[in-house]
Amino acid sequence: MSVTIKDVAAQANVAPSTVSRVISDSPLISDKTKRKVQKVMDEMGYHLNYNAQMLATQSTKTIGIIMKNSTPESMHNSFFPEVIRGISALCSKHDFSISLTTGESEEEIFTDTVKMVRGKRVDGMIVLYSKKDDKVVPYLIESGIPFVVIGKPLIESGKIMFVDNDNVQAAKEATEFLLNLGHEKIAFIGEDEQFEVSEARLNGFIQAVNGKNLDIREEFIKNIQFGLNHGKQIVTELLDLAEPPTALVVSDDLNALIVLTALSEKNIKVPDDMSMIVFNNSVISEVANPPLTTVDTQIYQLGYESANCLIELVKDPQMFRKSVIIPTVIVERNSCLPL
Amino acid sequence: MSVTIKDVAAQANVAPSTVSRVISDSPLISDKTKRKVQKVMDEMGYHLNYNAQMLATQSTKTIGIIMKNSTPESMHNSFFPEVIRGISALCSKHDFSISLTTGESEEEIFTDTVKMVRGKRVDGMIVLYSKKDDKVVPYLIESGIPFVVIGKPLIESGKIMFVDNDNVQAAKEATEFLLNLGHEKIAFIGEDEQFEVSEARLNGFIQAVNGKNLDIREEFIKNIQFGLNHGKQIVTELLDLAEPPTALVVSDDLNALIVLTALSEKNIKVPDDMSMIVFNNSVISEVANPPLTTVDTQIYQLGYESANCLIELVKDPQMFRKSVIIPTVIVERNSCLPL
DNA sequence: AGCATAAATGCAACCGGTTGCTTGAATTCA
DNA sequence: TGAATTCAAGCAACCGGTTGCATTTATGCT
Repeated sequence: MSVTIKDVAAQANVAPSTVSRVISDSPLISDKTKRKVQKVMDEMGYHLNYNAQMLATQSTKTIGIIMKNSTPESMHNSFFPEVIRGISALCSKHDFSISLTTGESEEEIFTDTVKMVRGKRVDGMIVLYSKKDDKVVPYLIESGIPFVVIGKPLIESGKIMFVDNDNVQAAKEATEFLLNLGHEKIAFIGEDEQFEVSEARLNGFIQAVNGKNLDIREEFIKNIQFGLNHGKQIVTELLDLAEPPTALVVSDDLNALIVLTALSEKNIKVPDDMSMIVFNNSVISEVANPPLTTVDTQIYQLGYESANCLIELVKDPQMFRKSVIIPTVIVERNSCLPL
Repeated sequence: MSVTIKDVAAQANVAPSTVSRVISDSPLISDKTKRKVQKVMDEMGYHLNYNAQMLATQSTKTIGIIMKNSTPESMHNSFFPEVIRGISALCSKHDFSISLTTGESEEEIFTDTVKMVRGKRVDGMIVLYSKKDDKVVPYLIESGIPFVVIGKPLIESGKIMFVDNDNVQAAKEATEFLLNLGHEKIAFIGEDEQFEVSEARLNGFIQAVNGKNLDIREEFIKNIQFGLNHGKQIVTELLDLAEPPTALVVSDDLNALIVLTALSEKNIKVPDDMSMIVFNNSVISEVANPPLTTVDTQIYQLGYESANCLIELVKDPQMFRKSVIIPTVIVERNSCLPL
């Protein structure tokens, strides 16, 4: 095969252990020897075999990423690429690798997780979601592997490290933004309610509305779960109401696009006839027509911090289970107008 | 640590090699012994250590994915998640893992690649792009590792396995689609021209226009390279022409959204005042306003097939270097009208 | 029954590193 | 100068599997 530590050792007239220590820049080795061995390594084109190192050190310098199920819809929103970008950035710094689950269904993803953990393929895991009736997080707890959740864990949240926005607060602020523009009939369009984030945002919405002593209207609370047509249907339902809303809080930017299209088909102009504030501040909200006022959840930071926490935890498994809240900011564009 | 093959062997009164063979379901082992060992494994909660297996077998069952640089722009288009989905699907079937490059810059990504390859972290690689002055592909060739490129390699394409659309043909068909609607003044809006795909699509566009004996107008050929404002500028330039185009071919769906917004700001209606055909058929084109007629490049299939080819190649490194062309189809929506 | 042959299991080396402990060399100090 | 101490390098076991070959056990055949 390729050149090993032993080949280098033989060539340089030292022991393999010495070569190993040169590689790790151990203080036990004199500079003279280091230079000598380094020279031989260069000449022979030596490169460390990570698998061997992993086996010997029992550490993989790899973090596993657990995705939510990989249906086209769940992948297509911009969350995934952006969070990966953040995680990558930190991993790159610490020379960690990233390994992805490959399963499509929840069941497959669970199996992938078990394989990663029990197969010792990763040092820690990042879970990209928090949802009801999830088997993965309980399994991770039981397994004892370091992990962090992006989103707020629904169980034992005190013992689990997580990185999240304050989604309740963020949704409250978004709603208040509309309220302060004079809107009183505001509808909330969420996404799949089994995810914690949806519920939190809905709660924030409700808090804001209650805060102004306005009634919560059941018919103003909707979830887009099944793509374009479902989105159109929901918009239709809202517009057909005796008192249709004058403003919308939309929890997801891709859904916002759907809503925008549906509104346009009904000849409702944003922001003139309808104000909208959305979440995530992906490029989509920037390039939409009109550009959308949005709550920037700083997805990149979410990824970056989660990797940061995880790597700390991997290095010191006893560490205090902290949680990090990434602040959100409203970035104003052209989708909101005073009533 | 955890339970090893030796622990199981001791408990079951067999040799470690026997346990190993039970795991791989070797025909050398009698059913009786298999059952006995299996039982002990279950009782003890044994799980294979992949690192050890990797080291012993010199195979990682992992494929590395080389991204183009991970700027927000390059990640945000829907190509990345969708191609990953396709790759994942196949990897999942064959029990392969996926490892991602983490670097942000081209330089870092090159380093990541070298680490993966020389560090024996992967059995093969998929390169998600084909571009000019790329160092990665030449390195992969030199290293001898199995790899496949998504896109058409610019060097030694006969010796490299690749999976691609026929982008020339696809762009030609897209343009002809507009020509057949009676449009004669058609502009082409591409993306970063250092990528092979952009050039191919431009060529297809030119072929189609030439095919109708129409002149190629230099001023009808544009590239959006720097996001929203650049996109708006380009649209302005096109509209300010003495003879502005009546139809557009836009090479990327996110850019299409930008164009759509820019047109709308100029009060140009799609499709009434301007027809548009775009590429990629991501959700974006589906939910845009209006829904966009698009060339479906079947990104998922691109990913799926590339993984398929790669795994074949890993299993038989001598195999013929085939290349796979994924057919494209035009899916008609509401962004084109006869002149 | 006796021997050839086939089937099942064990032995031990190997994959390519790491690391605690020991030994040998160099330096310090009295 | 010799003993004590420090510094550098080597030895060998280990990480947890795999696999070619040797050995034992079971089966077939005359």
